[in-house]
Amino acid sequence: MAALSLPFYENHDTLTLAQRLLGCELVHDSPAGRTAGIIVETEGYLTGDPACHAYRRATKRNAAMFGPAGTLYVYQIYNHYHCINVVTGPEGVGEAVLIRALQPTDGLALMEARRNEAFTTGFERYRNNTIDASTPEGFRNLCNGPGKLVIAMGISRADHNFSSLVSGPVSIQEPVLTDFEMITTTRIGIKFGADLPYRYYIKGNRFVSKK
DNA sequence: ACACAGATTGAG
DNA sequence: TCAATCTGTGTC
Repeated sequence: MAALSLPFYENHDTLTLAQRLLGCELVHDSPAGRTAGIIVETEGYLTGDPACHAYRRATKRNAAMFGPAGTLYVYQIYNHYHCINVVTGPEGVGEAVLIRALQPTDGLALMEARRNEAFTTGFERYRNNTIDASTPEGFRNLCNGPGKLVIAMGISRADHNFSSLVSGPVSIQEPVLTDFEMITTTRIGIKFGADLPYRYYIKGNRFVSKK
């Protein structure tokens, strides 16, 4: 197993990368252990695209998007959850691919512990929730959404925004899944650019986020 | 964004 | 009839 190289990120445009990342494995080697999952759902965000964080100008929040291809952009959403993006395009151009869902492959117990920890430290009304990764439902709910996967993978804005996917603790490995059909459709949870078909996912995969 | 409740679908 | 799926609502 080998990590995707820098040229892979540099030599493809954003929408091509959004498609090519499907089937690749996202890996985080953290002090607590290793977690990994196959990328099954992505969305592309382009310059000139009103849904893109970098649509207007560079700010403190979106600064990582303007970095070199192959770096990680972590942003907070709804003052609570976080989402991760793979930065694409040349340095100075603010484009990225949002990772929306993973099929967990490694470190299931650690993922489960992190999700359940998030429940106990999260909103009051969720404190009695638990996920049991040994059941089909628990397994499926581990990483089937952008906020969930960030928790399960132990990724944070403080530690991983600007992190290099080529040399940092979070990496993306070459495809482990290649025999699948891809669905192209519109993106989720956005107000502007809602008609643009920049969302991609693996057809029939149970770990894709629900609409 | 996530999670929940209630409605809807559909397999057997 | 029961489980899986879909829709709508609430929360920060």
